[in-house]
Amino acid sequence: MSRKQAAAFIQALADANPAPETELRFSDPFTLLVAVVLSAQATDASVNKATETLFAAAPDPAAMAAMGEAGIAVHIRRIGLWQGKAKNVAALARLLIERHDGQVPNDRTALEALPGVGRKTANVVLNVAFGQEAMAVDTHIFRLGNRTGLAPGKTVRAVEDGLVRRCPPALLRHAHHWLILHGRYMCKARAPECWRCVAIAHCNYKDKILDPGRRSLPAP
DNA sequence: ATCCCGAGGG
DNA sequence: CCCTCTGGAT
Repeated sequence: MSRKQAAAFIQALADANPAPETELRFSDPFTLLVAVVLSAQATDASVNKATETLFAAAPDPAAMAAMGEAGIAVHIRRIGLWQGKAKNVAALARLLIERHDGQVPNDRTALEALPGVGRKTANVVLNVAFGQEAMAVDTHIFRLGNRTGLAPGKTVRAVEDGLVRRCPPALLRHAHHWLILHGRYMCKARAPECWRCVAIAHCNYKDKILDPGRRSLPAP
């Protein structure tokens, strides 16, 4: 896929999605980081509910560290893997104070050294909170990148690099969010709904699936 | 039953 | 690369 085509693909997703302000529930690095850590293998709704009371009680690393593992657990008991996450978040808050003066670090090495923070979480924080050229690739984006030709690659790293290189800089900050939603709800693993895809005109997927009720793809 | 906007450990 | 951790939604 050409660079121009890739740009058009992502632009189509941008045009179809709400304003960035509405998709970012967490504006500061700390709450964003914790929310992403809690999101692992959990549904959005359950995480949103848990973070609402958690951040009301502890909006910053100092309060979170003071709250401790047991205190944090009270707020997140309804999301999966909550035991490990409570432990990680408590330690994470403590480490932010000990190592980084209570601030979320803006480099990959320091982020990934924090408990519960892997490559994907680090990339989200680097991109959204610090505006760096990083793209978070999960199973959805990996599949979408390869299937559509937007960012082919056998490894997560390759897909990450492809996206960073091909995404228009102005769209980089929110592109992974659009991509993951698109991959999750439209470009699905089993039954992609290509007939309602906003980017189908810029997609190289060879087996585009048409709505049984339609004879042709809609005009782009 | 299967999957989830993963990470850590073997 | 494999496995495990875990509750909720569909």
